[in-house]
Amino acid sequence: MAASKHVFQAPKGMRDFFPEDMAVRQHLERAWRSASIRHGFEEIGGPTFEHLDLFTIKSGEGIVSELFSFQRSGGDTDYALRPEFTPTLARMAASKGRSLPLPTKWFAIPDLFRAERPQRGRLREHRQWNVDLLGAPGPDADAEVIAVAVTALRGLGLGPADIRVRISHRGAAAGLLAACGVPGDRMAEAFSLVDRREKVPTEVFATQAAAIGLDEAGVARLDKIAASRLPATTQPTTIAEKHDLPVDAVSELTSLSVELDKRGLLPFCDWDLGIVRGLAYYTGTVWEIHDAAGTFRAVAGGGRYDELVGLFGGPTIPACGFGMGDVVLALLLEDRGLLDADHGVLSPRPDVFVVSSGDDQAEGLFIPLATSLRDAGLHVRHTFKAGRNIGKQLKEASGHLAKFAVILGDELDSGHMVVKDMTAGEQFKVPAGDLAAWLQRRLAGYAADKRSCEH
RNA sequence: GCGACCGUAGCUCAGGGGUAGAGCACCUGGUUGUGGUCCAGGAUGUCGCGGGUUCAAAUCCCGUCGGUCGCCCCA
Repeated sequence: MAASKHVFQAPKGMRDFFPEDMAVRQHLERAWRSASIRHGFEEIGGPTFEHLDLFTIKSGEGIVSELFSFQRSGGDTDYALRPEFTPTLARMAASKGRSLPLPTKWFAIPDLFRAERPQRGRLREHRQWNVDLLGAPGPDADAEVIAVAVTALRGLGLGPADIRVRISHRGAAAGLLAACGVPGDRMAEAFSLVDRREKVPTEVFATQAAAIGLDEAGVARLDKIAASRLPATTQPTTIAEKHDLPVDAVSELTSLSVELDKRGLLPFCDWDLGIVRGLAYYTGTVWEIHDAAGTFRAVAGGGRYDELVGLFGGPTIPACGFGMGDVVLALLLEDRGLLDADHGVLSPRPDVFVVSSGDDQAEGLFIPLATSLRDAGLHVRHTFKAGRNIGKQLKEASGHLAKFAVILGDELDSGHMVVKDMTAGEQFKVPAGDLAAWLQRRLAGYAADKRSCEH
């Protein structure tokens, strides 16, 4: 394969966005922004690449092989395209130090990069919605960020039968693991093992579990508890009773349950002590959103990380939040048939397509008319083809899904233009001077009709 | 980094040793001032690339590049 051929493709794992793809992306981002803003979060942004070292603070040197990192030609500073937004956020929060008003509610929609082999739901470049609530230690804050995530997903048409928020708590999980025989100093390894539980063969799981202090009975017990999910409408104490754990172990879930209930979220949630998240920095609530059938990767993941800002040189600030990527979300919406015009996914439709009959008078007015309609705020298109066959131009207009066509022809002799409603097929003779106002009036009615159709 | 499967028209794909195919999309005409539907017609290929086997390779073999899916990892 000559190099000259493959440079004409997007690099591995990177995507081109044609208009129809961009319409989907905008649809997701509209839902994300809308949910964030309605909950009082403010949008922030940051650099697309950071100092390489920023990313090893939290994740260790091991992450370097997963990064796109580089030096500028002749320079000796190491940079890396950001693989996640959290270090940037923590850096920004830390840089404000004690002047940061608390609580601070921030969200961002960055492009993120990872240098691994692409697979289903996991590409080298993706967009990820990040929501963080800094300075609020209570379960109300955990419930609030879950509410933001669920609000966005509901806005995209997903309900409790489509998605489940699987919730656990590091404290509860630790209580469970301790009850199964894991010593306190092996807890981090145990979390990591539980996180991989569904992926590793049972024998391997048993061997590794034995290595961190679980005997055969302990493994069986852990496996049983981690595999069981309960609707959040059940009291968390039921989990304790069912699995013979101390009630204390689930006390955090009980207080979270109250906050979720206030926000009407319980029907979307499940208690799932098998959710621990691989990351070491989670300190409290941990949760993931999955499709109900569990066929895709996690749509979102989040939790509480009270030590994060301190890790980046700032004061210790309690914090919680989540990330939601566009790739798995789009797969899920596609699977549910929620990615079409009826669900709001559409490139902008022209208000007017200007058509010229081709005679001198019409040709002279063609572009000036389009210009004046654009100045009046309308979305205007016209043909770029040489032929001025009216039939062809109307065909082009309907191909663009134009709402109206304005036809310039013989009627100009009496100062009129023909306006055609492309949906109804009706035609009207409109005085040239009234055209913009006439169209704006009709388009307002058009939008109202569309709304009433949608509801 | 490892493994499996797949590369044929713009797109989705059929053909698995013997003349390169279908549907969709596109273009033209029916219709020189009226679109969507319909009818008729038309253009389209290094069968990813390189080598090998064969009288003959899109087809079989080897290699390579690319894609998809999985493993590792998961922010």
